[in-house]
Amino acid sequence: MKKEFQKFQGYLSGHGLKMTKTRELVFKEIFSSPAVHPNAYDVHRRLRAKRKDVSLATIYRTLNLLVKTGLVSEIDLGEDHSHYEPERNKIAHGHLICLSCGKVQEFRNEEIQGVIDRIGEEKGYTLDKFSIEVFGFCQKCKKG
Amino acid sequence: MKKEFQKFQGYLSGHGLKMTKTRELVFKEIFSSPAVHPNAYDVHRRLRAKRKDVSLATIYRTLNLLVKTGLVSEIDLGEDHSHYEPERNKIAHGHLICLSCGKVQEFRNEEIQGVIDRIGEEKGYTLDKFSIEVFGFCQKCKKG
DNA sequence: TTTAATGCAAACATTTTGCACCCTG
DNA sequence: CAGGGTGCAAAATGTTTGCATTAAA
Repeated sequence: MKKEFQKFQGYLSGHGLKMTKTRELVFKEIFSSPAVHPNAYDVHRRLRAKRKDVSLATIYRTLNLLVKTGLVSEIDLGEDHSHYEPERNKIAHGHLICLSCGKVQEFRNEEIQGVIDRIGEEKGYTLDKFSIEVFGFCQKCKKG
Repeated sequence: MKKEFQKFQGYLSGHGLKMTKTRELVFKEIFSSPAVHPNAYDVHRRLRAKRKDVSLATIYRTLNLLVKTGLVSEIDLGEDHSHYEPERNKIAHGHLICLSCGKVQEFRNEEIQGVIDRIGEEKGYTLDKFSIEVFGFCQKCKKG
């Protein structure tokens, strides 16, 4: 996470932008627990719980900035808003989403990365990123 | 497509709902060209071009209904609205999206289906469906 | 001290909903 | 002809933006 934060600082200074207390807070909210993948409102709520009042507008602005730097990725978990998580490029991972309780679990798989690389090659694409969302029912919900 | 339409009719009558001219039009708009994956507004525009005026509200209502029946799936192509396509369950397919021109191309791969089934088993999930979106730059855009 | 960052409220885009009227079964 | 379907306009959601003020470099 230290390396990513330095990369963020580098991006900002390289673009005439400034590092602020607020940007640091949002950055840390995303990077301190990668498996949380909060949405913008979650970040807002989590910060407020820590007595850090940051407006939703600024949270959106900062998240968009982090996405632009390539440090954060925006994911769609089947709801009507985006979620965010640190970009762990090179490590293929997807999300397993329970259609009943909404729980989101990550999975990792190297085979898929290989298959997708091959598909890109076949179709003549230079690949940038991919997302896999798998929907089903978790063990707990199957029983209930 | 005939089979799917019958399934739609069966769902409606089984739920005390009615088949209408409008529902048939929306259904056909989705099923007549599976690779179009239009959004709600596209469906509206395409119908209007055929002198069939159906309100956006009804299009949304019908698309949601078709998704509920399992006949249509809602996909996220990285824009800020949903797209729709016939559900071709059992046939794993993903979307290859060009980050420059926005072109969407489908791909099919059996290997991925196998890998995902295995992941579901490992984690104790009963899988329902999955979506794969791969982003990159198409051949044409790489040159330009 | 210059220029970017922030908060607020208004604007936007997409999708949903309440209600009066229309149509299917 | 009873109950669901539709269009319209208004509401609801999630996200972005203009502007006056604050703060980083």
